[in-house]
Amino acid sequence: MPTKAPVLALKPPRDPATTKARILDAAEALFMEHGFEATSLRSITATAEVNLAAVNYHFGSKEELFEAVLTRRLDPMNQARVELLTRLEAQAGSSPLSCERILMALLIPALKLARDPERGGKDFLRLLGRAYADPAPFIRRFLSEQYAVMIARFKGAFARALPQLPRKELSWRLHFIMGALSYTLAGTDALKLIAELNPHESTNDEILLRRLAPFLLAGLEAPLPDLSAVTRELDGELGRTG
Amino acid sequence: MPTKAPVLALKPPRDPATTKARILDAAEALFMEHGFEATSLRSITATAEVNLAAVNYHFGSKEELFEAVLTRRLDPMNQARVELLTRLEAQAGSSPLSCERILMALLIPALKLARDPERGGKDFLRLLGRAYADPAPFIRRFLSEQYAVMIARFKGAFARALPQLPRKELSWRLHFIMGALSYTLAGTDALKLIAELNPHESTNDEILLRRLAPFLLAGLEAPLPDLSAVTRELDGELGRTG
DNA sequence: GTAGGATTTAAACGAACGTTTGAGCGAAGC
DNA sequence: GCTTCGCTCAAACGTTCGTTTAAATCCTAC
Repeated sequence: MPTKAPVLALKPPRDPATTKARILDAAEALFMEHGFEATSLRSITATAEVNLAAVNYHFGSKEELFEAVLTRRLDPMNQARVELLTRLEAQAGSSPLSCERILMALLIPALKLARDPERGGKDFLRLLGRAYADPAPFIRRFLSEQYAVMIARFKGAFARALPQLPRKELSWRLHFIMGALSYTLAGTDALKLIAELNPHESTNDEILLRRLAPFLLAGLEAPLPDLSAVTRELDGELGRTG
Repeated sequence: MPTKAPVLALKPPRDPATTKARILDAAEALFMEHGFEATSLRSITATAEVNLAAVNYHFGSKEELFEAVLTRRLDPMNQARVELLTRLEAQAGSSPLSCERILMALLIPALKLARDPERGGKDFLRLLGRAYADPAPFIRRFLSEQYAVMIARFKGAFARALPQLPRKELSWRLHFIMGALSYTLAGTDALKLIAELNPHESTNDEILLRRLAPFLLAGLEAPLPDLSAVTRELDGELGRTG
């Protein structure tokens, strides 16, 4: 009895390196659903059916796991964005690329990711949208590092397409674009909207390309702020005590 | 010695009902900075210089405290939005209100709140933007209840201003607007941008009214999605393996 | 001035958290 | 055949969390 009796325990053939992938998949889904802080390592390892210590063994810490979850998809997606932009520029030859095409280079790789359920699909984009709004310093630092190159590349392209738009204004509009995009992708509400408004439409591809793109494109090409009559008129509202 | 000797303890004159307000203020700032989950009641009560049990005594639970923090500012703000919209409609008489004015009715009350530091100011709007992206079910339920009336009111106004825009499309565009707005208000990045791009501009009022508003207005009035040549051309990109 | 309800206080509760430990296991390497 | 190394495992670590308790204190009204 006190000797070893490991006889009855038939163990499922051990996963060699799939443990990391199982953890990443489970973490992606759970981080997406509950956010970073509200997701425990115990729920992740239980979902992944691995030992609790596996996360710290393979990734070091919960924060590093989170970064690994993001990197796995974000890095290829941003790379695809830059590559597509470069390809379109090459196609255009010497003539400047239109805003619409540049915008498409930004949206299409995100869509390709979204419609590929085996590679994370919508779950990941929702997680990404959440991360965009997360206050945790390590998340903000990580994201701005991941995005810096891609954003700079696109800002240059947009600047060439919109030579009359001041750089300052362009920075703001790109910021608004990323805001509307991440909010839409993250949306719990967006999913509800999709269900309500598109009971039979194909996928959410339609929404992004055919609804968000025109909206963003028009915003990008909007006339410069000019302190219109309406603005001046309503400026007084700000002073009231109401 | 074992008897009471409470002599030396000179206590600062007790706050009668300011305890609740101190808690709300501290919670607002800390929830804004760290998010709901990452903020502990202990840090809140320490900041507010009240006893730990005060939160559960006055508010019942951490979740109810969070809702109280939101309600205190959100309720008046949304009410002000509806009131301003109603006032503008009355001014316009029988002629339909312009999109621009409706949009202003949405933005100006948010601005008034933002520039009033004694009433929460920017801290609260950042918190609100965060809450918009928070996955916690009780937060999502609370927000959609708080916003339902106001959003429906504005959707009706926009529908009258844009009679040619299908209702479905309008719903999406309102969603995008709220996304860009909350993202901008919540922005850790936005604050960085403000510092970088506007070293001497007055306040962030300028940003909202003069940069975001034209962007959103153009998006609202954008032409209907029409499967343009560019979209069709690039649709192929979605099928590739690359 | 004393009874009673409202509020504050210090202390503790049990639970859950991220992380660490050390023994155990399986498959190469010499 | 023994060692070594990568990996898994159960158990425990110490901490922190939201919440609760019961006594102490304040304020008001009788």
